[in-house]
Amino acid sequence: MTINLKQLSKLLKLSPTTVSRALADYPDVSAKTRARVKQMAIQQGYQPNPVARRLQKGKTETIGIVITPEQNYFSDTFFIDLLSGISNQITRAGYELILGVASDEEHEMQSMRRMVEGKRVDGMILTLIREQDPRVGYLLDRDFPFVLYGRTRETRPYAFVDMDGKQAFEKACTYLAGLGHRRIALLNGEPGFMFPVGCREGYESGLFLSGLELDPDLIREWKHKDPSQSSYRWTLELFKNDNPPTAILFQTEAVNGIFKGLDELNLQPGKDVALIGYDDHEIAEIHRPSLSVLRPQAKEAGQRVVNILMEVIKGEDPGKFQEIHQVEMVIRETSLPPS
Amino acid sequence: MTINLKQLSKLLKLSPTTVSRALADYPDVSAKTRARVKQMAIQQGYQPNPVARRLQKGKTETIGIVITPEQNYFSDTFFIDLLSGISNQITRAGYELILGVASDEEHEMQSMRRMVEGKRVDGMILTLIREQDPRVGYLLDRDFPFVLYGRTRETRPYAFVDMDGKQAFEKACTYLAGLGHRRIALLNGEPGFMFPVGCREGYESGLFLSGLELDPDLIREWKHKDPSQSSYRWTLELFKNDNPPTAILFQTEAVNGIFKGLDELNLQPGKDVALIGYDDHEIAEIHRPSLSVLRPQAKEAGQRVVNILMEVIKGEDPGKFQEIHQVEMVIRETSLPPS
DNA sequence: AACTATTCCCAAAACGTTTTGGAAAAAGGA
DNA sequence: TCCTTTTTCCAAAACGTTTTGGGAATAGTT
Repeated sequence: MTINLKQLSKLLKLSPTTVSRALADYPDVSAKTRARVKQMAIQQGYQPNPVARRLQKGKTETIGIVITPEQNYFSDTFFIDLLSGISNQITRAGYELILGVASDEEHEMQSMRRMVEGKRVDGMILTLIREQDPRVGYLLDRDFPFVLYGRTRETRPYAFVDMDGKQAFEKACTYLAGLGHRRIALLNGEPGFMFPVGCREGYESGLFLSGLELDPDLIREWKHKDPSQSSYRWTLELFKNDNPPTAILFQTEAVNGIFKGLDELNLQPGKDVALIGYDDHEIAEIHRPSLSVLRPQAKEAGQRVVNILMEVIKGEDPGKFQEIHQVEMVIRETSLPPS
Repeated sequence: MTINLKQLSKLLKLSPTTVSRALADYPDVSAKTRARVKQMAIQQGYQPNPVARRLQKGKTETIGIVITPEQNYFSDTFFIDLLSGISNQITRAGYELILGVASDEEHEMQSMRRMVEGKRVDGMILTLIREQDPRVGYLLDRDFPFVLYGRTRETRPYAFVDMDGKQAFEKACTYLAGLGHRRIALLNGEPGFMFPVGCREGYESGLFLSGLELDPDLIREWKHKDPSQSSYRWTLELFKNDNPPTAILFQTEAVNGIFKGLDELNLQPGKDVALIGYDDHEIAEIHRPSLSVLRPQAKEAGQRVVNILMEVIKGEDPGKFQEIHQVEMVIRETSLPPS
């Protein structure tokens, strides 16, 4: 059950060295003894003590991530899928994922520093990236391996995996325009974070490509603290407009507020106002009419993040790993032509 | 930055032994040198290498948890709060939380075995407990420290922290009966899991205390795979009843399906049908009328789980730690008398 | 002064691996 | 047969702590 290397080697009448090397498939141990060693190891349920291995190897075989659940995150499937992809891939590599939960930016940084300066991890994964993100500078200064899910404003090269929010919103916008929509509104994420930047670019580019003019009255941001409340209020305001929109683009986090606002205005989603959300969500599919969405492949992205991080830990140049993934559009029932 | 004990002791012209003992506040090092050591340690940013310490101490200083996000979990605030409480307390103890993400029961077990048999953790935290839960037997057989968030059917003593679902549902049920409701329905969690058991008991007891009769037609379970879909269908069926309910008790996971069903039936939540959900949820507060809920103190529970686990790891008898926490009822707008 | 107690410090061992640097035995070549 | 190469194994060191088991000084007692 809890046999160690020395005991195992005694059983085999071999030195610990040879047993260790046999199990690691070194060529300087004969095929015969290697087989014998491996069989005995399995029979005895031997597993090398990871702590001892880590000490010797000078690696923690551990990856760190800090989440800040106050900032909505969990309501849509995106983050769960991302985490799932990350975790699976880390396990496959024989590594461990250690999790920090922070209530705000300050604790987020604190939790990360504990991991990094306390030599508790070999690399960090960062999510929910801000335009100016002190975490990135911190890690770059220390030459500590990390990968971003997302991007930030930083001139030094760093590794990231990001979704092509721009392309996604451009696609959604031109799609709606192609259906005949002329007044398309955007409810975007909170400024300061990076992901709304691409969404906005895509939105503007989509309007331009469709020959539509940008109307600042049709753009607003929801707040991370209460996505529903802020989006609800905005929806009400939006339709006080003399020339209200016939379609809305938004991040799905805000769906409850928008649905509620429309309901109050006696507007039916999909029928009176076309809707496309960014990120999939349980409610998107269940709702009638079901919500059309832009669906990032979060699980795959999570796996890539880990694979890249492993390379960076090995010493590869982080600048080589900058991936932007395409986002799929799932047309359901809320993306009809204007009535 | 990355100074170690030997280097630090050289700087201080002391032996590593003394430095180590000074930092650990052993009485056999003079107050003067202890102060000197501590000051230098801070100045040099010395932090003991956790891996080396773990090897020597024979402890991993690590706690494991495995989550199965497919099973809805994340939509309400409960699990996030629980995780948050767990994480904070673990950090405070200088421990680490390692996270496994599993897609089903089999992988859940597999992930746990890796942690336990691979000597990667000192203790496990279990959530989403089933009536017959193989994880509990597995850990008990090995005498491995663990704490349940929830309970299971097991005769051997084990440590747990659970919410008093029975008391909660009883309270909600008698509250509604006190308002004059005579037909109270229950949409309960999936059989096989433990938490619906208490909910049902409380519901039945609440009916009994209020002098109401139990009608099997008013009880049904939603499915973990798709809480919204199953609860939606049930809601529709429920009101085909000759004598439909005027109130519904349910777990908040199912809120979307119920809202959708009621909407389709042109019944207004709170007005035509009283509703009380178990667990708080973003939508519960934002919805108009806002949803009355039973709110477990998940963060506090998470902290208790960790504190208890630390005791069990120290060798305390797990049977001593069996806590059942009261659940608060938050009356909002969906719990009015019948019209 | 001689003995005992107390205070303060340290050398060496231990935790369980992997890596380093050979050494002995077997095989191959002349 | 003798020398060289290859194969196969292992003893010892190392990773960075903490713990064990004293030992040398100092202080206290008689």
